[in-house]
Amino acid sequence: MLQELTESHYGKGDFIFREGDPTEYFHIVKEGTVKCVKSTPDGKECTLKMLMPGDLFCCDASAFDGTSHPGSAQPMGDVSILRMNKKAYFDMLRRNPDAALEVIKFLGNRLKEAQEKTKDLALDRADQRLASLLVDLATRNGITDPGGIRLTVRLTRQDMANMVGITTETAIRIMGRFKRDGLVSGTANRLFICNLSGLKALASAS
Amino acid sequence: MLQELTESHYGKGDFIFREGDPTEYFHIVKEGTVKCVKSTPDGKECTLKMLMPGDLFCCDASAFDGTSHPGSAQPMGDVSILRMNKKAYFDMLRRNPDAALEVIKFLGNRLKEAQEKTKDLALDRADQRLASLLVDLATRNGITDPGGIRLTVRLTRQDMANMVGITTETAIRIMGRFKRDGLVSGTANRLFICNLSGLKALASAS
DNA sequence: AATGAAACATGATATTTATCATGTTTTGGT
DNA sequence: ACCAAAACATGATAAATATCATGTTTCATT
Repeated sequence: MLQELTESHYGKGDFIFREGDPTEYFHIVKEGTVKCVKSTPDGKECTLKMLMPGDLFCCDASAFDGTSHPGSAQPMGDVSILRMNKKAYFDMLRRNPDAALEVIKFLGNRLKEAQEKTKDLALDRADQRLASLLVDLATRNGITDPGGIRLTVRLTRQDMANMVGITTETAIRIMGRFKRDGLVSGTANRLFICNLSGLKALASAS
Repeated sequence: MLQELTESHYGKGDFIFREGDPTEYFHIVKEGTVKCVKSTPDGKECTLKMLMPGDLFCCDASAFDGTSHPGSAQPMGDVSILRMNKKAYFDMLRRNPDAALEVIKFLGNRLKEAQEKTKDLALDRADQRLASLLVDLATRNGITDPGGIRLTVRLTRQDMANMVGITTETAIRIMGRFKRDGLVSGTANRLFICNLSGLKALASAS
């Protein structure tokens, strides 16, 4: 089975696949971080999800019904990804019920996350969504360090803006406020979460 | 297998299950329309999805990992739903790879929809999101009728507001504008889409 | 037909966030 | 160390939407 997997490498600026491309493969992140992006004709972008090592992507419906990718996948820095031909993936799931159950579980979790995000976008303010994002990243990507939790992903204010549905300027202003309030420090290259519980409180403030 | 399914009926004001309840069953809508809702402590609501006959719900991760419902399910009017104990569901999927693949496909589609919604909330204006909702409902729920496409679900301005992340007042104002522009007519009890392509154009306007 | 509740409507105002413009700092590559 | 590009910063203004208040219409029930 495993011989069906091939490995590829990508760097900054590459596309793993583009929105609208036909779905040919099923993917797994091996190393690095991948972002799933949707964009509009006029150049606006929305980042749906950051994928970490071990995450599946493109294991969804488009792999089955022959349609095309609903969004693009881009590396955040250097990444390696594993790929399986969609037919092999399909056969593997048929033969291996446990794997199918794992995929169901994974997709169920992704769906839950997406719904949580929908709720945040619908009901929360910009600063709460940004705080929520930082809490999330600190938990998933942070390494403890003197001076706070350091994020291992390089994340510009623009990246953050795209992830929570605001403009770059608004992200910069809010991050400035967070910095003044001692919640965060640093910029993209070395971003620190200094007060995680403060951010948590903000994220869930009524 | 089918004997594992039990049928229940619900009416206006009932809850099929509430956010936070332990997940015990896997559900299918048999008749009527069900809404999936998330709410905040201070009474705000966000409707994630309207489920129609044939739709599965609660087939997701919470059924597997023993956690609780991430949102509530409420009927829009009278509904009947089919239910299967989660253990039976689990076993059924193990024994029946085709069923598991169907669930993967279904979840993949739900995920795609959720991501589309995320993009809309992040990048589109209120009137575009509302137009988009109406187009969607007309396609899924509409019956052609002299005077336009009539929606078979009773939908108040408040319901619409909760579905696209705006306030009731804003929904009323935008619907008023749509009515003046001849795009829609009527209110909750008899809501007509008079100009589907006009709404489509609005929904995807840059 | 009467009536209370829900739904719809609309105005005035406040708040949030986007937009546009411009300047400074940091970063990566030679 | 230098330089261009990217990232960060900030102000002024505009636009979108929420909030609050109040009134009208429609609906379901008796």
